[in-house]
Amino acid sequence: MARPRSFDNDQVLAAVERQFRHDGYAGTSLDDIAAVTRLGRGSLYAAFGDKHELFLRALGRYCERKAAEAESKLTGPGENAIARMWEYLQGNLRFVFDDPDRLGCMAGRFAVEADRSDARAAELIAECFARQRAALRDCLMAAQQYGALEAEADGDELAAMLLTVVRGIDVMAGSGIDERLAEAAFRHAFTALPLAHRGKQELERL
Amino acid sequence: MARPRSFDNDQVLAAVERQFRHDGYAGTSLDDIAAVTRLGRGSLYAAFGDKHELFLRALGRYCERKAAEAESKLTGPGENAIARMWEYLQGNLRFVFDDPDRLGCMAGRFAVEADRSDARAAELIAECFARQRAALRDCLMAAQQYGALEAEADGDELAAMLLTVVRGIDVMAGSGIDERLAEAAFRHAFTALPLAHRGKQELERL
DNA sequence: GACGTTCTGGACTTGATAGTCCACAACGGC
DNA sequence: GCCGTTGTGGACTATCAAGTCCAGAACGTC
Repeated sequence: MARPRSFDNDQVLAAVERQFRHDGYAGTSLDDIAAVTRLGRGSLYAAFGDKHELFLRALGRYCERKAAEAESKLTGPGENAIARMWEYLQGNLRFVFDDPDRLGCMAGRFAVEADRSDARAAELIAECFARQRAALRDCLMAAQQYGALEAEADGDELAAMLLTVVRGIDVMAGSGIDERLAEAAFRHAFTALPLAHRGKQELERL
Repeated sequence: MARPRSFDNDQVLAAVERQFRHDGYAGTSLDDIAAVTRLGRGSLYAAFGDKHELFLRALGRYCERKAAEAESKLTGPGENAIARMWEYLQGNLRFVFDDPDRLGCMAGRFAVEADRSDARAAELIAECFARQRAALRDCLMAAQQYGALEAEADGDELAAMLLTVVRGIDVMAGSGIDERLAEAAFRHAFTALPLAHRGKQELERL
């Protein structure tokens, strides 16, 4: 009927996401985007709208992916809830330090950088963090139910603490902190969890 | 002999700092800077050089101020070292949350946002964080000496942990986290310090 | 294979921004 | 009060980026 798309939406958005994460919003021009996607401006505008729309699409895709990842990695039984959290949070560290450019979390970056008048970006980021916090809290409460976490522990607060540390590590990584020191910092923060008997046993096995 | 300066360097840099913190590097134009300083472009270029030089001057001024603040607030005897750290870190929280715009730490912002090719900015930021960490470590070791912190505790790692949490709170604040939750997150992270007997007593008095 | 429709990419327009330059202003010394 | 020197600020230029537009390309259909 008509000429078909020569590109895959998702591949294009992946390239756009990389670009925005690498150079920031103001730092990437449409020429940069055209270069990394190998598309012309006309195609980009027809398919995605203007630069800001493209940014929101890329950010939304990232946030959805990361929130879904948290939910899938953290959901499970109380028996290994502590181990799941440990693995998940360690995965976040590796996400930063295994990247040669140490770009860190895109949501974290634009939580700091995005224009405060950009309500749509702020909403995407806030929802991403909220889902990650909720997944951590649910995992903490599963651990609590099982007897791995003290009964008086506040899951919401501890979830916020863990997520905060991971966000902080992104920033410190950006300033060139030593990877081992960052891992030690995370390890210490994790020990702030008031583990009950079963939780301590679980942690020792890691 | 000649016409005197009509402005004070430090006041101008203070206004420039505010502007860069508010809108970021790419987000502020020279017209913005001219507006907030009430100076013409010619004066700005003659006094400070180009935009990037002006940015480095403002960032350097901020970093020096914050590093010196950490050193002055944290230096002291072991008897109240835990209390000093608590006050200092709480001050960092208030620095974020008492600001209606919640701009957060300038060094943290540009640790994330700055072009990685900007070696001079990276150096200023890294040195700022290094001095803050060193001040925290020295304070922890004073506490240790006094018997407020367990003898086996690693001051470098714990200092990195505390600083990381504070940087993370900046990011979370930018995403609109509730202030009380952020304070709770900080409180929990602080309890990760392996306090010895005297330290626990000291903390209870706060 | 001609046609209609959608896709494509580069040329073009418009606005903004960084940096330069210069005519003039404001002082102190003589 | 004139002069040399330095500060001042706006006009000017050159560059660059965002967004528009259109001529042609690539399909399916008949």
